[in-house]
Amino acid sequence: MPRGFGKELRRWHDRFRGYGYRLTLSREAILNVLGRTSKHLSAEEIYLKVHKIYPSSGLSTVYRTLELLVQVDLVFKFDFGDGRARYELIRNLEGQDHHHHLVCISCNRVVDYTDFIEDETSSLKKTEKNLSAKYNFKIMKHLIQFQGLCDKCRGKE
Amino acid sequence: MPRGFGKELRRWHDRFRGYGYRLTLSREAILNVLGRTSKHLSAEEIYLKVHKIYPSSGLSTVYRTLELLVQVDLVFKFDFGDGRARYELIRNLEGQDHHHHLVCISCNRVVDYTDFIEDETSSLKKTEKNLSAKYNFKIMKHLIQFQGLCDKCRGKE
DNA sequence: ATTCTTAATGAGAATAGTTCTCATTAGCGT
DNA sequence: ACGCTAATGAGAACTATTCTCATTAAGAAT
Repeated sequence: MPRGFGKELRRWHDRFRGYGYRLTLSREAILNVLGRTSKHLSAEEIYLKVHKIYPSSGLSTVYRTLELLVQVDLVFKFDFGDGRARYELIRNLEGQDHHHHLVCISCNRVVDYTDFIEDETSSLKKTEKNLSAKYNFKIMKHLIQFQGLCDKCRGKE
Repeated sequence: MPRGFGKELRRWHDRFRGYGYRLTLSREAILNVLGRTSKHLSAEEIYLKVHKIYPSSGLSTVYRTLELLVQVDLVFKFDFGDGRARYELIRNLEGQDHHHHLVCISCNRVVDYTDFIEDETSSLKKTEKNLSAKYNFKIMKHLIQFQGLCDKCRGKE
């Protein structure tokens, strides 16, 4: 288990309680699973892992909990175009591990990158401000993704 | 019917034939429907409209054709997070009507914006180059979307 | 024009991810 | 320990999309 995990768990617990939600064993198991991977797991993948830690947990609870976690900004939900949603714990709200994705349209591999983010972010901030003013939108998040052919696939076709 | 539509149809026809595909009545009807709207229609919405023009057309053909159109870069496919894919004709490959989207997470309304694109694009180009070099990815497209609360929804909650 | 080849089609069945239902369980305030 | 009620698990239900397969029609050849 990663270092400082207990502290993280406490943070999650507080977040949950703050919204009036209960921290159940299932939810704890789900947070544990999300906390110990850096992959972009699908709901079913999460379910299978959770099931090993806490076998009485069901798939619907996993879906319900993930939705909840997305609501309270503890988890990101992504669509990489392979027909199932992917979930990723937000470890650090200050943006230290803020990253975007590079998706291979051939093999569906996803690469996280944190490089070059500063440039993007500053440009995005400006655009967000402009858009917000012009369209009277309260912008809450952005979604950036590059798609193409990865290392291994670019040779094949 | 929009001005210059026949010319557009010819362009699509040529594109199709160039790939060795046949231009059938169903496909033509689908292109017509996509050509006369600026909305982001779902497959079923397209099917319903196509059905009025050419009633013998079926839903599976609509799906198959849309997939094909995406393959040959005549149509964009988007996911705005409401559980169904959205399709949009690419009118102009030179990027004159290139736009990004602003999605309301409350009512799912989508606003297209073409403003501020220049800024974004130049920043993106740089990032693409960097990423391409570092990860050996052949980057083919980018996906940018801002999410938040629209005009009407930001007051409600 | 007519014929021929085979890509494309329509209808509906099948699939798969996600959501819903409802009787039962378990957080947590008291 | 008790009680209230949010949360749960099992599986049914739902829904967007894909697949199957016998039939049709696009476009090349004649």
